[in-house]
Amino acid sequence: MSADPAPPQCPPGPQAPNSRDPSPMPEIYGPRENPASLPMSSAETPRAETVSPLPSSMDLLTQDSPDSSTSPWVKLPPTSGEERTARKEDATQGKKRRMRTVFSQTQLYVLHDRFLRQKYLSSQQTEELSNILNLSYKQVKNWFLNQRKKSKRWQKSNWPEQSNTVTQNRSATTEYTGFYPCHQGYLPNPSGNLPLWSSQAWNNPNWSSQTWNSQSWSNHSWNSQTWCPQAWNNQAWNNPLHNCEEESLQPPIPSIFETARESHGVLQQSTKYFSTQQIMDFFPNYSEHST
DNA sequence: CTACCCTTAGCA
DNA sequence: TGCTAAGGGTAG
Repeated sequence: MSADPAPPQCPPGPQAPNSRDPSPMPEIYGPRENPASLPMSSAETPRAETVSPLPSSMDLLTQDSPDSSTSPWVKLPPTSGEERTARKEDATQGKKRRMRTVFSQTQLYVLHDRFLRQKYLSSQQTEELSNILNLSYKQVKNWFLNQRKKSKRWQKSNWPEQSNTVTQNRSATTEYTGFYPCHQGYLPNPSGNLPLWSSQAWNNPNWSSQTWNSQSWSNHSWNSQTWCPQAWNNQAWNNPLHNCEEESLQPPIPSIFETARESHGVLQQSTKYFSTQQIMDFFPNYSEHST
């Protein structure tokens, strides 16, 4: 009825057995999630090695950042932020203490990358992604959910007038990119290569999502295409052809990044890129999706 | 059963 | 205080 981008219901497609979120019950704030709040998978995650496939450099990058503490990528001993939430929960035992996972920049990056290609994930895809990121199925699902909502909100606030027209198939030139600006320039890029923040970006604890969102968003465009679940599902991510040139590195970051630097003074210097190869070093399982 | 909406609540 | 992960309830 309203301006809703005629959402969702991306038919989960060939539903996977969904062995990931077997919890039939309302999840108790317990350790069942395997999320970043856990010492990181153990028995349940054969991908333990995937846990910290990140180059040491990156580990270092996150090491200092606040959220890195909760990052599953960095297997920190109990005392890190991971436990922070747990401790709180502990302190209020029996109480409904909500666990707030702080995703690592890396996780967010991958999530965003995926989100840009696909607004809706099937159960299986969600599961796969969760495996890659060492997050729970639910977390990934939630993230996409929240992200979609955020997108819609952004969308509305950006063109309230158009919002009641068919923003769906309209060539709305506005494209929501989450808050990872570099994606914008890369959206149409089929290579599958992921741009990488400048070292500062990765490193700088100040460079959080919040650094970006509100402000940078206003500069972004929203492509209606991004809102068609089916379209997305049939596109890039699921399209094998979309991964053809993975080895080629991308040209320097788009101008959007320049803007970013100016606006925030956070990013300076040369921007680096991961080749798919590199990404795969970080996320061995990532290849599954690009092939 | 799953996704969505609304809401709560943790953390910077 | 804002952002956003996640809980609860509901609809398909």
